[in-house]
Amino acid sequence: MPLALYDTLSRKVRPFEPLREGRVGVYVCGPTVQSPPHVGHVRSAIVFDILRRWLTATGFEVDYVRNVTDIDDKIIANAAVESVSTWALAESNHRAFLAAYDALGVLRPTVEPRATGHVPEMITLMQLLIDRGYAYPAGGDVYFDVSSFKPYGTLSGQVPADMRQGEADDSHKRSPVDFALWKAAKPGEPSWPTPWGVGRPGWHLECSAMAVKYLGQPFDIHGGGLDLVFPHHENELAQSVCAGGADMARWWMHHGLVNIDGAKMSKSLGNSSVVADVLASGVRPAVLRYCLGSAHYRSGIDYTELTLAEAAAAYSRLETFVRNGIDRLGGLEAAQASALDSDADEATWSLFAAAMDDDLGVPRALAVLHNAAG
RNA sequence: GGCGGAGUGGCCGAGUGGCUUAGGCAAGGGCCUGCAAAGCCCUGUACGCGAGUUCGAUUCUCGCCUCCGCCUCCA
Repeated sequence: MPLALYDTLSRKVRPFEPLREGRVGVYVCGPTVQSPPHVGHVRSAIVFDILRRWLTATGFEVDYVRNVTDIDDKIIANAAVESVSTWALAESNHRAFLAAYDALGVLRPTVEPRATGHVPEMITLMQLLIDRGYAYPAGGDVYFDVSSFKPYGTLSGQVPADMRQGEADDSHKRSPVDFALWKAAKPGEPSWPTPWGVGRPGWHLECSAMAVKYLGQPFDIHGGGLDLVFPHHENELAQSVCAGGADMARWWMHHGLVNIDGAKMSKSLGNSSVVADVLASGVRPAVLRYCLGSAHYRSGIDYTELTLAEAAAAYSRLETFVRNGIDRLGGLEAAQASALDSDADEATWSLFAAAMDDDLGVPRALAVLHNAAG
């Protein structure tokens, strides 16, 4: 059975086929580096690390792009509070993210582009959208005209007319559902010159610009958290399709969120566990990875002491199995050499592979492993 | 109000129109062991509620209840 993956846009699991023979382009929305990573951020990285590793194991060459949003409202606000430059704040938080990823065995991306390094590409993209009638400058901002793109809302299922209207804002939007591609800079904010004034990137635009630059259009897989489906991915899709005249991505993959006490873990809700604190408290990195990676990627995880303890128990069982196997066979090399020799091991492998090929069925794959261990 | 997802045995968590009804944790029994630990073996019959379809539903359909996510920055 070939690899099949769930696609949010078509709302079904489809057999996976890359656009280019043997090569897969993946773009994952990385963090906004406004503060150090919490457990939820790192689940995202682990989920897509598993995807990437499985694609590689399947025999594909993977171009894996994960961006860094290093300029946005909160970074500006937090930097002001700490009296440091936005650059310094973003840099130190980005390092914290990399340290957490490294500790948890998340492979480094092929490319890790930063938003602030891609302003020229964004300007080109905006100009294209304006020229084609999909966007308009207003008061130093640039907005996307949602009414110009009929399919708007197909990814998330949100229909502009049915959307709850937010508070009236003081922006220059023609319609409340329009969104900013570019924001005029307030005094003292970091800014870049554009044909429409001095300003800074909107969140959605940067991903469209970087994805097309590194992976072309369309590319194979676009990933992110479930909370990014709307508005972020919906808006990216609109921008890229309108500017590029082609689909943006063939698969849109979204993972479930980490919950604490029944609510989403989130910096803004004040219920987040910072990864560095968790590891400092004595939780082994491998156990945290197991805890966050062993659930199916599309389901939510309740993150509790108990969840962590169970992960620790399950993980050490597997660990013991591996260690015993190595002992019995007289060393790692012997273990590797004979790993796939027997029929039993081949059967285990094919069950494992079948589980993984079915939309990354990690829970079933782990059950196969536990069975083999037992 | 709109869109989407979920409710499984003490707990976590897969899966399926019936057949041998994952896996883990915890629990009970046993093996092994000088004791203990570790390890190994065995046991445990569950699918939110109410209808419907069916020879048969936890699995499909409809309704209901509860919970979660998104509609505002968010992995």
